Amino acid sequence: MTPVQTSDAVRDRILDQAEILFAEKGFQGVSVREITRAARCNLAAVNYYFGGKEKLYIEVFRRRWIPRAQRVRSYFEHSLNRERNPTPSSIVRKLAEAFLEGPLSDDERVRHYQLISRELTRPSEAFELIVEQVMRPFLVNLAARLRDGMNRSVEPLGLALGLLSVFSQVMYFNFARTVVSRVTGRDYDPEFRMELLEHITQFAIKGLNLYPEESALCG
Amino acid sequence: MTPVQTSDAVRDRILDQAEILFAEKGFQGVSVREITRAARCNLAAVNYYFGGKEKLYIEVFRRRWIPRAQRVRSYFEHSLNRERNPTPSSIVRKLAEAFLEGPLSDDERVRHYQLISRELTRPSEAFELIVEQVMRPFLVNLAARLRDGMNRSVEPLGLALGLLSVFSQVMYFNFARTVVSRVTGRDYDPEFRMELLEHITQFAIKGLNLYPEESALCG
DNA sequence: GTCTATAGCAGGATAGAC
DNA sequence: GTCTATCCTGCTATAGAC
Repeated sequence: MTPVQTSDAVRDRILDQAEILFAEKGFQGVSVREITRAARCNLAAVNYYFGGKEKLYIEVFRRRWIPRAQRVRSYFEHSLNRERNPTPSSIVRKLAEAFLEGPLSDDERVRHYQLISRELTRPSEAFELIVEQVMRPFLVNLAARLRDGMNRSVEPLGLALGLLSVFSQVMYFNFARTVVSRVTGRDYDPEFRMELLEHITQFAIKGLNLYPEESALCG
Repeated sequence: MTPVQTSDAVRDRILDQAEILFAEKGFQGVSVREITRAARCNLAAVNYYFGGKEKLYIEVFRRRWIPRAQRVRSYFEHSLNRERNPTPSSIVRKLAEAFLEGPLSDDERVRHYQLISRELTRPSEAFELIVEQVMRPFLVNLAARLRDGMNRSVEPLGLALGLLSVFSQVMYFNFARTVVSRVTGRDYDPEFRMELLEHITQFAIKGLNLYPEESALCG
């Protein structure tokens, strides 16, 4: 009944299709014509609703990417809150689970990391938004959680670099799937994704010096 | 004297400038006009020498990127051959050194990883070239070297994933410099680059289960 | 709000003089 | 080999009908 709903449907279709196409081909690789064709609406709609191609791109991050990143973070926080006394290594495990399985479909996840990898290679206006609203708060919170659970004192830089290393792998194994498949000879089927999750978790736990049980023996 | 030399000079200037611009802005983000302006030559030269923008892009990888990757690999091999009995952990250390310091200038290194990160996000014709001529042979050789030095038997998939994890960090800490700087509050000055090298080396050695001396105590 | 039509410009590629 | 001039296509953005 309300005309607002109809207009929002067009707006949303444009955002959806724009995100898919920007992720796949990059900002410069997509034309407004292509987006509006995919969204089954008129060429002029992008200008009407968003004020231009560039503003649409920013809006894709504001309305789609950032909310999704927050869904992943919520998933992570909730799965942590179900534990009474999360150890650093169980935190890292749940982190990898949230990023590599978590609440996203596999297609969504690929889009998500393709978009951010482009943004990291060549930051745009959206980058500022992402760092301040998503990355920094998440990293600060995560570092605090990990520090609390670690008995010895940790230097902040080492911890920050360790967490960036974890993210680098999560990103890489999603946006560089082609090379991973070529080199390992494996498809991204559910089984391989499970093995990847286990690999990244173990690699990160060891790399971060968070040995779950062996450390008691060696320490 | 020979006219060939002059023509090669133009050819080379185009390749140089094209690489810089493609790395910075991506294939679609650069125009032939921009490239020829930067190379101080005529607009038609790209078509004359390379047969079009797309073929120029491939040629940048063939004549610039791949030879540079091979320089890095040679540097790595030579530094390894200076050791009599390289242990797995010293192999990883020298690997990280080759990639993060090695024979490249810092500008070259940034270009190198920007180009490959674009190619991984959206593979083009150049990707096949890179996988077959650079990545696969290097990884196969590296895996063999590491296996030889490890006493226990290693599963091939785990080793391949571990090496990809190392590459993911090398790439990330180069192409995503902006976010690394923002999150750590550090510039990419020589001191920070040294700390990064140490971090990646340690992270990888531990992640790959290659404890240099402590393992003897725990094993 | 949604559409068509088009302005206005930049892109890659090429023909042909020199 | 190198240049100028130009073709033609495709782009973003907008004006104005409905």
